[in-house]
Amino acid sequence: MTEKVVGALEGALQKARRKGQLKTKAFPLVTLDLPKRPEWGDLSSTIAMTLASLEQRSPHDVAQIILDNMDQPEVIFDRVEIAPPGFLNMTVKRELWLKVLNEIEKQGHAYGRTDLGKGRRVLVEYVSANPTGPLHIGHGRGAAVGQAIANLLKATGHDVVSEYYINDSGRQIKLLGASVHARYQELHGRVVPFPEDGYQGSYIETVAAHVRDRVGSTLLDLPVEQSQQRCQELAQHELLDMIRQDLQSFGIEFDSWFSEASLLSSGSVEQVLEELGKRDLLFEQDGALWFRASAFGDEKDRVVRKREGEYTYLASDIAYHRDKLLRGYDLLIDVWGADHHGYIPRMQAAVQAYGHPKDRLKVVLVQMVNLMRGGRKIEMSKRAGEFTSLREVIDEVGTDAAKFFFLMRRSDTPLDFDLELAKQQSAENPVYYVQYAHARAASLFRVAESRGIPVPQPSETELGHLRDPDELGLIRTLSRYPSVVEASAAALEPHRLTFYLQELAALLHTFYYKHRIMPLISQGESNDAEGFVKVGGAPPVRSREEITPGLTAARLALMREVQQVIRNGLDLLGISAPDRM
RNA sequence: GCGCCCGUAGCUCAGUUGGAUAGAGCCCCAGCCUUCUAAGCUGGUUGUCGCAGGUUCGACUCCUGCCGGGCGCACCA
Repeated sequence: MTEKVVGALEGALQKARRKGQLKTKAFPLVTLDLPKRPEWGDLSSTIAMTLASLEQRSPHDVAQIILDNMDQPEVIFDRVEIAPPGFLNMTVKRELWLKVLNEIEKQGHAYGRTDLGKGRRVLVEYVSANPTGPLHIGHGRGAAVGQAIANLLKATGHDVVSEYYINDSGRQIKLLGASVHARYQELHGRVVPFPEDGYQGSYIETVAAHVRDRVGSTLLDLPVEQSQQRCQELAQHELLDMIRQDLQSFGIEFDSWFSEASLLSSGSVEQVLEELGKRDLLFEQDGALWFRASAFGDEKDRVVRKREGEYTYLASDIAYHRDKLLRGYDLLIDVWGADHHGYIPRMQAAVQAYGHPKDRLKVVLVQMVNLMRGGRKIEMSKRAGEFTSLREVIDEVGTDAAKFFFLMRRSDTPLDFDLELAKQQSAENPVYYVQYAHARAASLFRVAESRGIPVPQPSETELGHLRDPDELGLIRTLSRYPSVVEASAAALEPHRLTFYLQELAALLHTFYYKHRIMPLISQGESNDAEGFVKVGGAPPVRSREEITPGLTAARLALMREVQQVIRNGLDLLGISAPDRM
């Protein structure tokens, strides 16, 4: 439908150019807006205004030229008007709007999907939490955002792989080993000092107990180095399993798991340093080896090998991103905690060091989650090892509610997450609000079935019965869905889709309440149904609407496609669309 | 001090990448169940878009400078 309108405008532009009325060679892209006021029609274009400066004519003149050069506008439009300074306001014929429903029917699950990405290969890396403890709520937000972005990119024709980077090397993981080792010894009655900055959480004791169950006291006689190493391996394995399980419960699956340690054992890191060295991007200073990040816009150079000879995290991270690039991805997306934002320039420097434009790596930042309960903030202290785990949140509010809340705001702004609200089963809870819209439609179909009323597809019924503004409003909103998906994907901002779904759900609920879809089961009464329509502060005024079989069929077909779009949207967000609640 | 992000209704936040008279939810108030799920609906109040300039047909949106808040500035990850 929008294609037809855009086509009409573009056709007019071409024709005007052939006639010499317009001079611009490459016309800007014709885009359509949805006017806010009914007087502006139901689609508008600013093309005349953008073209005005190029043509050096007034916006109004350009608009007039476009208008005059349209071929048979009456086929598509009821009205086209020019509004100052040069808006083209169009009222599209109702029959064309109705065809949107046929389009959704035809595409079904694929409605909203496009091939704009042209199969570009994208790697989305997210969560990537250290296997040193259970996932906390912040990781949950990152997981929801990462998954939604991956889904959105898939839906827009990208070839997407999702990956989890396991930091199974370096200081933190050693500290894990040392912490578990200390607790392990305590379990055997030894009094040992707990490592400074060690992991305090009580789960460490649990893990230590599992180590003991598994190996008994055999580690006690080994050299400290060795027994710590063993503790680390066992603990890391167990914690990674736990993370996998938590993610599974959260409905998240990764295509690929990538180990940092493998980069070191395979010699990748050394190779990277060699390559960078050859390009004169490394230098030694104060006994350490530095990467010339400042040559690519970072504010300073960065150490890749410490004075003691150990590689820094950055070294393996460069190797990791090099590996991703070598695997042939056109675009790398990293989802990071916002506290790592200072790290972006040096990572993009690494990408550039390998000869790629810096925006081949895009970093999506995820801000922290403030957990609330009934409006009061729950204090968390990671230092003391007390933080709310994702598991607890899933158990309390469910995965759908958690995901929806995580996706309600732009990811780079802090999020207040109220557990009480997320559990609440009412209109105040946006998750239920949207899901209920889907369930409500399903319920309608069940009732129809029980009454022997068919629920037709749009193609199987006369849609011409749909003439109420509420029906057309619903259809117009449905027609927007593909562009919402496209914009969300392009901006890597899933929350836009979340907002759209709330809007669409609201329209469905309103429609449901204002209008009857099936006739009342009347005791000898007519098909006239009562709906509440006009109000003005006073109690609702009842008005009558004749519910004919044709109208019922058309409305059921409409509901079918509204439900389809809600389902498609929730699906992209990784949230279920229940038929019954 | 330098860098990044943010500042929109009492609160929490959107704002279609520069469009027309800036929106939604919550809160508060008043209503709506003999209705296809009230897990719902209807109506009502709210704005110097942090401040000051600039760019242009047009700025919440872009640029500059301030003010205020958050985060980062490791041979940690």
